[in-house]
Amino acid sequence: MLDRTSPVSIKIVAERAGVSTATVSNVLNGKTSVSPVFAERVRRAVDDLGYVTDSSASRLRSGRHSLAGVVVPNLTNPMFSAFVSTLECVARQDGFDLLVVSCDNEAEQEAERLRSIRSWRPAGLIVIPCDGALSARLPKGGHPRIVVADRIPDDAGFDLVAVENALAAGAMASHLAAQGYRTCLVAGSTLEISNVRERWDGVAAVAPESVHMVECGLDPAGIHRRLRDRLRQGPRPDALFTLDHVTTLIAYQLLAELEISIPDDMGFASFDDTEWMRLVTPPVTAVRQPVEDMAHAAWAQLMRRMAGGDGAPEHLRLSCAIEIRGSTLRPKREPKNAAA
Amino acid sequence: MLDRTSPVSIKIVAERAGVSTATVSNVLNGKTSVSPVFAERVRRAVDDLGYVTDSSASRLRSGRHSLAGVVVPNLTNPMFSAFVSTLECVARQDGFDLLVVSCDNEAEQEAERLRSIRSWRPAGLIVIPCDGALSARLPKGGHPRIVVADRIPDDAGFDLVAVENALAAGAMASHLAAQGYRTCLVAGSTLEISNVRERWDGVAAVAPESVHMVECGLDPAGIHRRLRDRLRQGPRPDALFTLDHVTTLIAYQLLAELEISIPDDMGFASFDDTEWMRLVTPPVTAVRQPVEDMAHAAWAQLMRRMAGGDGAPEHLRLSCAIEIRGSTLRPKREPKNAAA
DNA sequence: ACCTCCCTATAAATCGTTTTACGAAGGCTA
DNA sequence: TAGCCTTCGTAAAACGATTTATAGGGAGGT
Repeated sequence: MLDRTSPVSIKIVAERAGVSTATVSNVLNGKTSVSPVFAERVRRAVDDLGYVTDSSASRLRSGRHSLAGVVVPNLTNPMFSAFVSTLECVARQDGFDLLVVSCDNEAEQEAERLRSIRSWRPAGLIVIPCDGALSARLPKGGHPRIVVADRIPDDAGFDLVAVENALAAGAMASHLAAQGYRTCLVAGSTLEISNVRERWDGVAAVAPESVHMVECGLDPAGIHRRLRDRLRQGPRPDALFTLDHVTTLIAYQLLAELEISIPDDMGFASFDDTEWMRLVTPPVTAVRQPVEDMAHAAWAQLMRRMAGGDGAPEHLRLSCAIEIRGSTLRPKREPKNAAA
Repeated sequence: MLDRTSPVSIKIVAERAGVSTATVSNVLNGKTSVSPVFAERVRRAVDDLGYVTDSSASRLRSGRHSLAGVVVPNLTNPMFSAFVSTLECVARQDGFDLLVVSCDNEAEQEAERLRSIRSWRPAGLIVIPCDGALSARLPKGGHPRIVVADRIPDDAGFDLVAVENALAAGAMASHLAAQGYRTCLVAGSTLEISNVRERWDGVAAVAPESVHMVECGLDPAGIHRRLRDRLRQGPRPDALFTLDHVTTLIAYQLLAELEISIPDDMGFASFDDTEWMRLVTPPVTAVRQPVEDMAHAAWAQLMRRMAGGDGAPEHLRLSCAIEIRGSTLRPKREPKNAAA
């Protein structure tokens, strides 16, 4: 792809204004003082030509960056798109543009994305890693500045902003127990994702006996099949608690398909609160993660590092709210198939 | 922000491999042939140091770009995030990274975003403009390569990929009429957005007498208030057709709030199909836009231009599907308040 | 009148890369 | 052995910007 679209460089501007390129640079960056007459001439030339500084050339020489990178597992998950959206907004306020890539939840792609994003020499990276092995996908000696968000890498050497997964999941388990749900099936994509693992641990810590976990995988068809098989075989649990958004979506449809009514036949709760959960009947009880806060915190931490902050890695955990809605409000009467 | 993180340049690699920088470049880009011995030495040095080419320096010298820009009204709207997600995926296959910015539906921000994105000298831009005046926000002489998507700018000089708004909206109006809905209220954000305008025109063309339009604006609180006032005053329409996702969401909640039951008291249909519309009861009839196709087409067109395609601007319109669901299936009995 | 000092504009160096032009070395023919 | 062609590595220039060092010119002091 040859560039024929942007022939307007600082040299052209300088020529048109009848000054040197250094003077143009000084006018635009306000480093050295420039006489009002020259400054005005330069400004007019800039306006006339619609000139904007070439950021990469500028970075190359000055070493001052105005680009940051974001790596997320995917962009269609509303969790992640909200994260990116918030990030984009707050980064811009600090004068940064954002290079956004998604890795489709695949380690291999993540490695390649990280490589290609590093090639732009961003001032820093914010990464929601697709698994724990993030550090294996970075150059051995001296990473770029990185803040990890949402999912916990095996390597504790990164700055980290995540949520209190175990606490929130435990609280949800308590709520279910308090509502009289005795047997609870917990469904999530895979325990290899730290979030799912921590959430399951949180549930298991609260209710060690009556809960079971089913790992459904990442692709929709597989989730549907595994969950359906699990619900058909053996005694039906009193409640279903799904640990991530994709699983929640498919589980909800599956319950309708199997004509299991919520909350009469089965209680239903979800980690990750999205707007449709308020719209369905009954509305779905969910753990609401502070996604925006997470984005703010991650960016703030990255800015601190970029400003030269050099201390030990910081690990921040934000707490979640539990939105109790109709899907877990157990009817007073005993359910039809209790202890079946 | 000073760069202290990436001291590994091609010069360091050359030194370690005991060759010149030109040779390193030749090995990496495969332009000129390099002897196997030297090539291997270089590759080892590259691996050891974790070197990746500085894309901006490379672009600066070679004029070959591997960056494209995307400007969208916002990222939280699932329509737009799906668009960006698809685009990111397909652009990557052609070796491009994506600079993503959102303008919060504000013209002023759009102008600033366009400026800052141009500073990266992208090979091309894909823009969903927030209003019709896009060309006023670009430099007078010679734009960067741009493909406009989804919304129609006043200036017909852009390549364009959008959907058959009027046709689809008209088809929906016909469906409503066929179901026996006689009076229909049409609600959308504002007629200043071309999509809303075209959709409304499409409805009006089919059913010129019994339809009315209400413009609700862009902010949630305003939409809720205006729509509520409109529904309270005067005779209640048989059906409500909302023209964009935000309005749909708020309208749906409002109907529940006003205890208007769907489809008995009122039919309900939406432009923009999102996943929750299948999950609620009754499920919501909606026009499904081919967002992924739109992204594919926009990128393909941009690639064509980047490859030197120089013809007249191309305007492509994709057709939409209508997903008929329970919310517009009128019960056989006469509705309670017919012709009230 | 001369010297000094500040103010401001510019020439030139530089960032990391690609490319062009050159030159060295080796193999071939006559 | 001289001459020529091919192969392959390197020095140096260039891309568009910023920065450092330098120079010119006017003002002010003695």
